[in-house]
Amino acid sequence: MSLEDREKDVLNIIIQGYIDHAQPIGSRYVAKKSGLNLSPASMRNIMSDLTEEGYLVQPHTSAGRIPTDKAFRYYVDNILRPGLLSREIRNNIDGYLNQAGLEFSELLEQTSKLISNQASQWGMAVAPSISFARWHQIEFVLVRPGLVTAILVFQGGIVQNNLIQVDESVTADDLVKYSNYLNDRFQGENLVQVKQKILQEMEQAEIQFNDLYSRAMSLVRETFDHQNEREIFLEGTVNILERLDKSDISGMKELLEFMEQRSNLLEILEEITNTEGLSISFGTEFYGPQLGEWGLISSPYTVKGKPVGVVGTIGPINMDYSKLVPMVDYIAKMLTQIFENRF
Amino acid sequence: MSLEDREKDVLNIIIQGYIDHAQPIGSRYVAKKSGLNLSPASMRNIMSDLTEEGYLVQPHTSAGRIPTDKAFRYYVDNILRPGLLSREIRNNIDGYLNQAGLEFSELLEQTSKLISNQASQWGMAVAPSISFARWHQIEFVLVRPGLVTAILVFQGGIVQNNLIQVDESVTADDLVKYSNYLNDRFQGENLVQVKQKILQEMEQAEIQFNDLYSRAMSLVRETFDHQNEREIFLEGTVNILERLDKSDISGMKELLEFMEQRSNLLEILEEITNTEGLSISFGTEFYGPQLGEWGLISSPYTVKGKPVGVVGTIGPINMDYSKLVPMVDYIAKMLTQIFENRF
DNA sequence: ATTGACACTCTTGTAAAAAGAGTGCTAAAT
DNA sequence: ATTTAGCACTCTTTTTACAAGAGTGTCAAT
Repeated sequence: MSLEDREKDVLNIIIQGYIDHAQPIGSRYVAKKSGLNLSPASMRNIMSDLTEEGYLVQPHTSAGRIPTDKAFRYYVDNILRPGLLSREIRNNIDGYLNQAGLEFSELLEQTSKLISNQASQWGMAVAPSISFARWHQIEFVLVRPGLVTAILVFQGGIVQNNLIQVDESVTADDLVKYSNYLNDRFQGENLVQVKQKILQEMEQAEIQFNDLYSRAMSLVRETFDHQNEREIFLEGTVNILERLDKSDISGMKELLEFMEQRSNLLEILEEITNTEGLSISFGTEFYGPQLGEWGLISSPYTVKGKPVGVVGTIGPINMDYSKLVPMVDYIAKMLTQIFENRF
Repeated sequence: MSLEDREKDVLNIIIQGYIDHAQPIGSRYVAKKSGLNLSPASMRNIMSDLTEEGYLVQPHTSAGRIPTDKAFRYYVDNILRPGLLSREIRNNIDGYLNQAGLEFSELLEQTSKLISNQASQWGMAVAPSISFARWHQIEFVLVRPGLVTAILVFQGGIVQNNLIQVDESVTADDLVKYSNYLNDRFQGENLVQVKQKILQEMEQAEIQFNDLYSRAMSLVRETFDHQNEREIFLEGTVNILERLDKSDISGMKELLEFMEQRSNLLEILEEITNTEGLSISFGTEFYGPQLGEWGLISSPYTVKGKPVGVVGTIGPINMDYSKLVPMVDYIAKMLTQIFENRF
């Protein structure tokens, strides 16, 4: 099922040409570009073979050929040799990331903007799931009788806060007790562990259900309930609009709709998070034929070797992979570095 | 400079027609719609006058006429009689707002989504400037030596937090002292007052510049520096894309670009915040001819009678004002109610 | 003051023709 | 056995021409 050398060359030229010109590629173009010194007629034969094998399609009889998903898959898996990032771009990235704030959601927002600018398409950054951050300290602040702000600070300085309605009888002193109690118990554990611990204890010993315990617990539970969503930063719709010919607005709408439903994206990205290193996927692969014309370059960033989040870029399937792949890769590595230093 | 009664009628019909059909309106259409029993030829005379006076334009000689900004301005100021909201829509809105979380940025995000859905165009909500919220309590959490999270809780439960780099020698005990000190001093004041107070004291008495004071102050200052931006929630790009004919994509791009630069929006909205009640403005008025085809309905919401934020909707200039105006108005009032209850 | 009638202008639609781009196939050349 | 020049063929794109349509402006008649 693998391709002959010549087929490979031709496919490469066609894909490259399609990336450059975003138009169907004809046999004459291929003949000129290739170093093979073959005539257009010969090229037509080869292209005919590639079409049969599902790597190319023709919009209509008398048009050139367009690479399919399969072709791009083959290209990124076997042909693509990512270029090197110019020092200039690297410096750009470094500078941009360094001047981003300490706040980590700010950092990720900046990152998605950075990517969208550099790539002139969508830039995307997914925050780590809070479930795996480690408990550092919880504080309760009594806003007014019956209303409490629960502030959970994780190691590394991530902060989550939630307003919680409580019984009016709860006093500031109570809250201090609660927080001391909880901080003692859960220091250094992540939310998954905390949850488990709570469930376990609830089962085994009803006797411990004193008032303090159950109240504190219910506060923590309330806090949990809001922490399920991961933040996704997505920037660059303008870039996309700018590049598009007015023709493919319809496909664009579908993609935007798809993206606005963050749950969709999350599903894909959860998968990618657990992939080793950079990956490239196409609309048909992760969604269906409606998104056939779109591609996604993404790479997880890690903390202590474990992938915790994803950065990436989404754009037309004929984007410039050789330029964008090393960029996404580099940015993911930089993020990893920053996160390693913080957590 | 005011219009004759008949001119007014005709203008109204044309604007209404343009809102309904989004197409140039011709004399025959006006003659049919008006109750005046005049012939198209007569209408043409009137329309000719209106054109001279700048209320109408023709895309080309043989097309109907399109209302100008000036016409819409006249319309919304003098002719428009906003309809009533149906009970159904009111219930929709109430339900939606009630199920939004307690967190106030969540509430505003929900609001912008609500508006964008109901209006099938952009929905927008601007959060109150944090500068006017009242200090309730500050907490410092030592994340690790040299890194502190400052958590500032305002009355009503708004929480702002910032990571701050400090000297490695600062201990958790120090932080407690700082926060006690600051909370004593600034309870109930808003950030503007706090800032003033700090500046004043710095001037008058160098003697008070003990270590505690200056350190605490520098923490607060760091905290301030990040609080200048107001949050803006903007939803519904998909809606807009869906409604547009492929023709006016270009104007669309400019608007999106304009909107992505939040500073632009803020400038406009600051102005609106201080306007009494609902207001309608057009692209040419707040930006320039490039945005001539867009309109903005907005209304501030208030706390204790003072406007603190804005909600609104942005869409084509020929949107259905009689439906959208009461909606925006109602939503602003609901928000006011919610905020009043909380602050 | 109003309007019917008509000429005029510009857009929209349709159809036919011409040009262009690229293919596939075949027969000849290597 | 490859390769390729040549040519017929197909489909799109562009051009041209023409007719239809929509709406205007104007003027003479009411």
